[in-house]
Amino acid sequence: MKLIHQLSKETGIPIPTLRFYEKSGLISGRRKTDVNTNNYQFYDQEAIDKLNFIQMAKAVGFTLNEIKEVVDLWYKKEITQKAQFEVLDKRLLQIDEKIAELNAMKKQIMLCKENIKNRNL
Amino acid sequence: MKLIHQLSKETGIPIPTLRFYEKSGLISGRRKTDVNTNNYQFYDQEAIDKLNFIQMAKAVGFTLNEIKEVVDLWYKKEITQKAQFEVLDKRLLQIDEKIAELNAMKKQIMLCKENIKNRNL
DNA sequence: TTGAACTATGAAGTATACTGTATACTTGTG
DNA sequence: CACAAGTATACAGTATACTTCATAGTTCAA
Repeated sequence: MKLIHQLSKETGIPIPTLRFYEKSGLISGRRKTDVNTNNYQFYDQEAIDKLNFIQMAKAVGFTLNEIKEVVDLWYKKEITQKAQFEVLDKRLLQIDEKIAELNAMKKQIMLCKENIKNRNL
Repeated sequence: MKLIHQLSKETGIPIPTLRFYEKSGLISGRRKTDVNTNNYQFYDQEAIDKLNFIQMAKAVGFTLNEIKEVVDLWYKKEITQKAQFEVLDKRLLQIDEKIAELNAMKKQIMLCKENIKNRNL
């Protein structure tokens, strides 16, 4: 159970960004029920898992909305299995598309390097 | 040699976006020297190659600035070979990082599918 | 018990990447 | 030769994803 400062340190994500993610519904903390002098939110491993996923997904061009659809159903059961699989399979397809695009880019950049090498002989 | 309308049709990129890319220095057309009644810009295969690369790179989360650094040196020689390789090798590294992240996401999503399957037995 | 550090909230501001609107000129077809 | 369609330019507006600012309350170590 970590406070936001600790969560920020462990994930490398700035506190304002974490608050923004919380407001956007990507992560959520909860209050300690036995404390009522403050409104401090505590975060657990689930939040860290989600944030790691968010960082990866953002790095490869997924939007926060696309990411939200996935992390939303990680710990939820109120959705039919079919609906859950639909979202996940769609993302798996997108991932394969992105890998294909990255390989194409790689090829093109290596070709570019070849061209430069040859032209400077 | 295509006008912007044709370029848009062939790449699927809307005309205002193409103009935005041109203003941002990502692509460039040129006027027909023998015509001086208008300022119509014409685009060749180079523009299409660049736009295809831009579309791929954007889809995997590269910024326009990162993309510009690459396409800028495709047809330029005013930069030292070392500087060119620096940019290209940096991008190749980023590409491998992104592929690794995509594989990690894939693993996690497939694990998530397993969990859903088991819990709904 | 005081002050530095931490937390919460709301609202405004910023960067990136478009997207739309207005205006005006050019071209090709019937 | 009218006029629909295409082109250019400038500028305002929008969406996404933060980032900063202002304010105010809380906790904890010295």
